[in-house]
Order: sequence, then C-alpha cells, then structure tokens
Amino acid sequence: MKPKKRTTIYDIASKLGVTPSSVSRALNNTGYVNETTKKLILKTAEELNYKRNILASNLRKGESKTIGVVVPRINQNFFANVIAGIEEVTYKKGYNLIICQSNEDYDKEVQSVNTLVNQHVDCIIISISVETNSDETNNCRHLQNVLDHGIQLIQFDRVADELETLKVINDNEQASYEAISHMIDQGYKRIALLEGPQNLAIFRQRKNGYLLALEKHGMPVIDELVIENAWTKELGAEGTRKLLGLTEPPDAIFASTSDFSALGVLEVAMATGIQVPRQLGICGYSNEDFTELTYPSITTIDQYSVNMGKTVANLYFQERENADTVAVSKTISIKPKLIIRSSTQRLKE
Amino acid sequence: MKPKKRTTIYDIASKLGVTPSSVSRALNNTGYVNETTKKLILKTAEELNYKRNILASNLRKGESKTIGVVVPRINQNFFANVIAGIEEVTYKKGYNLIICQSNEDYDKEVQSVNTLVNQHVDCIIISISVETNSDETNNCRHLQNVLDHGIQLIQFDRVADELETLKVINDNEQASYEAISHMIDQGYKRIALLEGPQNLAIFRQRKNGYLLALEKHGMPVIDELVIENAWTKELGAEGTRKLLGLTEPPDAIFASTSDFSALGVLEVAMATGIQVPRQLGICGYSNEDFTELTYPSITTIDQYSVNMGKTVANLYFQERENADTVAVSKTISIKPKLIIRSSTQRLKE
DNA sequence: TTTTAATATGCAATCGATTGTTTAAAATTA
DNA sequence: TAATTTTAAACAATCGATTGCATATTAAAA
Repeated sequence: MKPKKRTTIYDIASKLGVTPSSVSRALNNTGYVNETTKKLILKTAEELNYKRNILASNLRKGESKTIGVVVPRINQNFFANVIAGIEEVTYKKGYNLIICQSNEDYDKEVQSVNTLVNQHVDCIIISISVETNSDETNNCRHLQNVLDHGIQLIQFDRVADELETLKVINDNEQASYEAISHMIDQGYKRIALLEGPQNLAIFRQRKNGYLLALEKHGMPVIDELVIENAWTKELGAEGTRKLLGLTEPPDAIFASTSDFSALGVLEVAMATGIQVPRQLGICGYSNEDFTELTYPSITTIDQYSVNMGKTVANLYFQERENADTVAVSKTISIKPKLIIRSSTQRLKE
Repeated sequence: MKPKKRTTIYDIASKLGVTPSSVSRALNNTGYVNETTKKLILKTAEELNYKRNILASNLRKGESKTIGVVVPRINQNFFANVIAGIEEVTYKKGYNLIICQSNEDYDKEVQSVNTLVNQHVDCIIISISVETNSDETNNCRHLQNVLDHGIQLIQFDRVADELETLKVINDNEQASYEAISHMIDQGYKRIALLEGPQNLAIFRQRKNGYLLALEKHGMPVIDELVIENAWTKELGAEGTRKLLGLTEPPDAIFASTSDFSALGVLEVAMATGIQVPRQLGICGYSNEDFTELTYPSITTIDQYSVNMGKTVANLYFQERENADTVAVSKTISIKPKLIIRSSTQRLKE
C-alpha cells in the first residue's frame, strides 16, 4: 500500500483548477489569496495528506534549517545533556539537528565536519576532540573551512582558542580555583593534580586555577604531585598508584579532567585501604550522575550542561537576527558550580 | 569574507566552457566524459572549493539520505548508546541522523514524528514514549501515518506490538526469567516485583518472566509483592517503603523497570539500615554505568545497547536492498545478559 | 463616471543537480 | 571509402516550492 508518489502543490493546484503559486501562497499565508480559495486549498491539502517537501523549499530559499553538532561522544553524560539542551531550543524553531561523534579521533572529526559542510547546514556546533591540537599548524583547517563557507561556527566547552568564532565555555579556571580553595579549607596540605592533555584550553585553564589557588594560599607547587595526561578512569587509577607510591604522598587529589578519572582515584584508594576523605580527599569534574552514588560520594564541579546547550542554540538564533552587525568573535562564559560531597569533607560542620 | 554565493556546477561549467551535465557526470563518475576534461573538472572543482548541494541532489533523486530517530530521552544511557550504535553504521553509509526526544510525552512524540515525515526522511527509528498506549484507539495513528507515507518504520525496545513494522527488541521475558531464577538460587523466598506501566509491552514481558519463573520453581505469586508503576527512582523508593512496611516484607526486590528504580530501592534499604544483599536482594534492569559503582554494586541486565543500535541501522539498509521482497513485518530479538553483582549474591561460591 | 488603489491569480524564472535524448565527433569495421 | 559503432558533450526536462512581475478583477475614491 506504498504510495510511491507524494502529494505536491501541483496535485492540489490541478485538482482545484488554480496555479501552484496560489497554493504556495495559501499554504505559507503570504501575498494575496482569496479567503474562500485559501480555505479550500487548506482543506484539500489536508485531505490529500499533503506534506511540504522541505528539500525543495529549502533549496529555493537557500537555507537548510539544519544545524550540525559534532561532539567527541554522544553517550557521555555531559555531551548528551548539552545536546538535549540544544535540541530543546532548536526543535521549537523548526530546525533539525544532525549529530556526529568524533570518538575523540581527529580524522573522524574532520570527516564529520566536512560532511556537515557538504550538507550545507546553517550552523555547526562543535566541541573538539582531544586530538585536535589547536597549536599545531593546519590542524584546525577543517574549522577554518567552515567559516570560509560562510557557515556559522559555534564552539563550546572544548574550544580552539585562536579561531575567531562564537564560543560558549565554562569558567574553568575559576571553578578549579574554588575547588582547590575548598580543599585547602578542609585542611588538605599536599594536593595533587591529575591534568588533561594540555593542547586543550580547558585543561590548561583548570591547571591554572590549581596553580593560582596554591599561590594565593601561600602553598608551594610540588612538581611530582602534578600528573600529566590522566584523563580517563584507567589513567586516573594509574596516576593515583604513582602518587601513592611517593615517599611523601599527597593527602588530596584533584582529578581536573573528569569524574571518570576521579572514579579511578577512588577505586585505587578503596583497593589500597586508604580512607576517603579522612586520609585522602578527592575532587572530580563534570558532575556525572554517578558521583553522588559512589561511596563516598564525590565532590565535583557542575557545568550546567543542559543549560549550556540551550545557551549555544540561543546564541545562534540571536546572532542570526543581527546578521548585519556581524560579531565575528564572541565568548559567553558560564560560571560552573562546585558541588561539595563526602569525598572532600573531613571537617565537622 | 563571507562568500554569500557558493560554487555550483554551473560555475565550474562556465569557467571551463562545458555544460553542467558534463560536470555532473565527471563528478559522479557516470556516463561518458573524456578523461582529460574529467581531470580538469575535478581539479577546478577542488580549486573553487566546490561542495555538492545535497538538497538539490536529493530533491532530484527523490531521497533524503536522512534517518530520523525518536527516543524518550537522549541523555539516558540506554538510548544514548543505541543512538551511538545507529550513528556508527549510518555515518559510514553517508546517511544523516535527525534526533528527536519525546521527553516521555505523547504529544511531543507525535509532533516529532510528524516533523520527520515532513522532512521526508527515508526511515524513522523509534522507541515509543511511556504515554504512547498501544491499546488505546488511534493512539498510534502517527506511526500508521509514517507507514502510509511509504516511509520505513523501525521500532526498537519499546515497541507498539500490533503495528506491522520492523522491530528490534530484547527478549525481556527470558531475561526477567533468568534474573528471578538466579535470585531463587540465592535462596530468596519472597521476591517482590516493581513493575512498569503495563501498556508498554516490554514491561508486560518482564512481568511475565517473573511470573513464569515463580511458577516453574513452585513458588506462589503474592499479590501484595507486586507494585504497580514503580518505574522511576522516586517511585521505586516509594514502592520499597510500602513493601518493607508489610507484615511479611519481601527478602528480594526485582526492579524490572530500570536501574534507576533499583537505585531507589537501594537508597531506601540503606536509609533503613537493611543489609543488602544479606537481608534484601536487589536486581535492576539496563546495566546503567552506575550499577557497578554503587555500594553494593547492583545486579542487572545488560541489553547490549550499542549493539542494538547497530542492528537497527543494519536492518534498515538490509531491507532497503531487497525492497522488492517487501518484508512488512519482521522482528529481531536480542538476548540480553544477566550481570550478577553484589546486590544479589549472598551465598559463598 | 472615471481614476486610483487594493485584491486575486496566473506566468515564468529560479534554486542546483541529475538524466534521458540528441547531435557531433572520433574510432572501428566491413 | 562507406557504414557502423563507440565516445563525448550539448540540450532540455525534471525534482517541488517560492516569488517577482504581469494581468485581471473588484472596491474605493475622486
């Protein structure tokens, strides 16, 4: 019972003995159409189960009403939430979302972005992969290419700083600073840092916050307490084992990269019989759902992910409206929130 | 520096003094084109940064190369994973995904589906919302409408049984049966069931598995141990309080609806000082990430979500190939796996 | 009653790519 | 050399909707 052929405005037009243009005008409620014939057209469209062909419409109008989103992983809480936020806004505006995941792979990211450019999307929203080194030459050519095509580009969270685009980020440095300050308040003296790949700005900023907090509180920066590239659960665990093996091990660990990394820390601590938070304080980053479920629950930083997604989407529509007053570059910074849980609370209230 | 106008095959054609048709043939590698001119065309296309306008191409070819996906929530682990799986397959085939979330709301689901039909997507993949009661009259009209438009419809996990479509499901009854059998093996005698809205087939099947297992093991079905509509964390907790308040409370609870519900059970147990698994066994459903992080970790059922997504996507392409041998209805059932963790293990090995 | 303005609708081009049909040129065969 | 086949490229229609312009009709103003 498959109707191979779909109803078009021509079908409606010929059935009623009018022209397609009138049908179009009636359907779009534009220009002059007699009230009676308009009603008739609308009724007939309904009867014939007419659905506008968006391809044709958008081709004519020169827009695709489609927004492309590229994230490292869609099944990661933070990104899934951002996407949910974006979707909520764009859906209401009648825009569609094309979702791609880079899987933290540079080549897949490039390919995804190119596909979206090919699709003539109106806007590309991206959080770059860990392999997208913004310092390296030509490494961001695919993003520059987006701009060259006159497509709006919005970066969020993991952004390539030097590219002049719209950006929505968290104030990572501030959040990091607050987390460390809180730990110092709790009496921790040797706070270690698990840092992420420094080619990503977010990880540099988080490190800066850490350094700044130590400095402000007159505490020394101890090199052996800073572990590079510990941004997965496994690497976090590995880093923790290394730290605990030191002659003077830390009494707190800030897993600045993610909650997954913090989870690695917690698991090693548990396995080694080290008490959290008494002997070791732990703080993660992102406020993944599981952080309040672990035992003890993990102190972390909430990035208002759904809200971030909404902000990104709204930014697009807002910029679209004042397309004449072109803002080449604009950054919105959202202040994240420190969520204090058991893993860093060793003082009685 | 925004090039308002993008390069088209006409630009390439006029620059080289050939016709657009030749350019098209060269680009698509079809028909006759002189090897030399083809090279020239390809080179010029590259130089002018040409990108095919997919809208025009698809309009002409009568396909959209786009697949729509509707799920209750994209930021829920199970669905995010399924989508990741779908994306992995469709991306390789050059298809795009339009993602919509119904937010468990019937009206939003209808609206989403209609939008996708409007978009002339080639296929719609859906897991229906909890409000989509397949028994009620006309409640699935929006899905029937998809079929009427000749659009392929694939349902997964939460399916409307009576609709003749392709389906990919889990063998819920079997999984449920195994879970209960395992609990009986562990010596639990009074096993309660937290059931989900019975208008959804998956929840009916899970209940059936529960009943079947009790029967097979010669255990009575006790009505007061079956709690209706306990499918969120809060409702799960509420149900648990009710169960624990019975004169003869259960010694195990199967949260057949979700791991979130199981989490509610666990939290109430902890708060009440009831020991898990010694005094109370708990089993969830879905193998959410957090189930191995809680203390104690939660026994649950893995649905192979990513794999399910891949299966759905592959099913589409497969059916597309033998479009002549139209399979109106076809169901693929994936056998889920019981993941035994601490929350139900009270016997020494 | 004539002029002007407002309304209704038709005509035809356009968006960019694809493709069946023709025509022209080159290569092959008889 | 003429007839036939193969290759190359142009021509023109098509996909479905939109829209500027032209024409016709009606209503309002002079």
